[in-house]
Amino acid sequence: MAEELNERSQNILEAIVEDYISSAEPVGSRAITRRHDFNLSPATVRNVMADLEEMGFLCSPHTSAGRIPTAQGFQYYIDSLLQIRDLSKDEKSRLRNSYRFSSMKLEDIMQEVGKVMSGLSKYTGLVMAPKFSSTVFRQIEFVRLSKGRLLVIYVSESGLVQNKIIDADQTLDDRQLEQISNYLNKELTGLSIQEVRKKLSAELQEERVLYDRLRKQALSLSCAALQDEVENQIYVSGASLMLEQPEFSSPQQMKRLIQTLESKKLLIELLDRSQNAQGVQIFIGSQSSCIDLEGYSLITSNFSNQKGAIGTLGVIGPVRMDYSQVIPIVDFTAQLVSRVLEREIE
Amino acid sequence: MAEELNERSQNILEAIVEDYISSAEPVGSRAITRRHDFNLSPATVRNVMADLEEMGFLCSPHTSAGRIPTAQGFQYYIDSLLQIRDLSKDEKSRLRNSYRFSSMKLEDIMQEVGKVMSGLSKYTGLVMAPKFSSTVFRQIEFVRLSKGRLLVIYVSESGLVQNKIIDADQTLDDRQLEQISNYLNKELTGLSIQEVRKKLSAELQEERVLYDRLRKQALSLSCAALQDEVENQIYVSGASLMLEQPEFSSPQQMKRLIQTLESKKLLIELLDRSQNAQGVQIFIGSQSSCIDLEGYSLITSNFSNQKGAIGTLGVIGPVRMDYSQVIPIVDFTAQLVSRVLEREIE
DNA sequence: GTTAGCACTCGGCAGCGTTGAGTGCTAACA
DNA sequence: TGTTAGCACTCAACGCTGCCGAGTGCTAAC
Repeated sequence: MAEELNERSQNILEAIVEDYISSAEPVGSRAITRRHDFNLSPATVRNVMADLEEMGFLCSPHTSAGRIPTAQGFQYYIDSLLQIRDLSKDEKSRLRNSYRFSSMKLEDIMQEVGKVMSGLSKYTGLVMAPKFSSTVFRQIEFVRLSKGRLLVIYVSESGLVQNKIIDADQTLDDRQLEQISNYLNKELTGLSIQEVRKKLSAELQEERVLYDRLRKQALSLSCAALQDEVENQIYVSGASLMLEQPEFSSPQQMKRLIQTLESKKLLIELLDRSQNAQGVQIFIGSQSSCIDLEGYSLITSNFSNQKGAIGTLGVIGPVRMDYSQVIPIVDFTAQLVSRVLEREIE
Repeated sequence: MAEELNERSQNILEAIVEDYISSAEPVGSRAITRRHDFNLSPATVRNVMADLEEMGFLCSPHTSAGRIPTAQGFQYYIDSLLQIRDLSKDEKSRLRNSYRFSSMKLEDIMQEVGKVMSGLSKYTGLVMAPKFSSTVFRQIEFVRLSKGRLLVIYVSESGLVQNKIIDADQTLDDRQLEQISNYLNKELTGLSIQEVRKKLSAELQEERVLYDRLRKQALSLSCAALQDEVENQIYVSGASLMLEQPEFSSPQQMKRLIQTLESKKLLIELLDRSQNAQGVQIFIGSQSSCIDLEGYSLITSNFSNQKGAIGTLGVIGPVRMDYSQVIPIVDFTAQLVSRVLEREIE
């Protein structure tokens, strides 16, 4: 499909997409000849535009309006025409400075990075913390809250702290708890959560374990603690910035946007999809996803350290997004965060 | 001022406020006589309304529209006329069920409670976690991330977990860290953070401490860890619900609302104000606060256990809020959360 | 293959009168 | 003196109309 376009058509499509990105209004044939030096008359451009419309790259909202690129048009633009510019020094340093503070904890970094991405792009920043099960075990601690209830604190290699409350039938005193955590920390440090889970269930099945009461308790406790997936944390920042975009000027569109951004589950599901991919990923409209993302585009990238711990960050905006700007922002940010994570574990 | 109103004027003011609450539209004299049995003609009601307007309880958006209660009018209504109804069994059980799960950690409870309050009230739920310095020390743990950087995990009596990264010049090995945390946990458990801080600075000043190297390190480490205030966590839920309210139907109002809800700092500052008060607090419009809260009302209450740990929850909505419904919701929820917190520490 | 010209379409906007809800004033009434 | 009916007046909201301009598709000429 991409091959069908000759150079002139490509140029015109590119011009339309770019004009539309900057103006948010249907682009007419005259506007194109005025703004670009094609040495073509509006009439000729119209002919080309009619062809492009037939091919599905453009559509017109009504008879006497200009053309708007379709999702397919944007897709083609991104795949074949888009020239990604480098970030300016100013942008790079703004991004770097946003976590110049080396003593920031991971949560703060993620929140801050979302804000900066949003501020630079004028769209909405999304950051999803590394998944619990993609992290590497570093340390576990138990705190007794009341008789049967234990607070489990889990720290990953990358400094991610998660906690959970579990019911423990046994009444363990502080000393025993300490012994248990010491034992676990010795046994499990450096393993990925998957490995930890495997190891735990394997050991629990070994019969000899039954004779060592403490060890058995340790195993069943940590099993309970690591059992189910902790729900992912997601940071959304800059919703109000995005409301300034003309596509969200109507109350209905605003409501829809806020609803979308408020349903963390949907966002998590979306970001989850790019977990397995490498580099920058682009989702346009509802095209590549079954979920209702109509009208939005999502640009994501993963961040990680060498030891797993994969998180995802990105920017969500209107389909008419300034891709040439947002893509490098997301790309550079993901790299930066990865680097920070690695420096942290050293 | 309140005394100046005779019974008839009170009845009419009450009728206007309630009609306005349910309709969101200016209330006219005929509408009142139609909807209520005052045995008065519209003309008489008009005279009374003119008086109420002069007194500052009502205003009219333009000549030929009905009257709208002013902030002062709402204030009078709440102070003198409002009859708070009890929650229905259904509402009470919905609230109770929202944290029936005993193994929920505090963060999840707060998030869930915000959602439920929002869902019941149709406005936006706000929940602010207990302030770091209002909590009672339970346990502290150190995790080494890289050479000079330590992750400090702090657990309060109420099960609140906070973490922070500090720079530690000294290179301490795991064993020393463990000793330090053991020492601190023995010394500090059960003290409020204020007490902890006092104790630490007092001990640091004692000269004899200097001879005990480990103890000195322990003290300076925990000083660094507890030094500055951790920023409060705040949970905002149900923004999109509130957008359904007619006062936010215009794009400008929507943007303003989202901006307000997105600026966590402002919200924290607002909720902070009710920290010292007891019971349900009501802020109307910008009346009682210097911050721009124009057009919004805020109903808050604190939750706590016996050992301090004061958090704040509430509902923010338009001034034209269904106070008789929202006040008991906020009140009951705060009590419930307090009870849950106390059960947790037992 | 490209271009100029032309008739046609259609959303947006300003102007206009109508409608209806509501007010304030006045005069009459109990 | 307090209450009420009547009346003239105000003003936002709504729908209608006609105009404007941007843009298109088609056709014929270059």
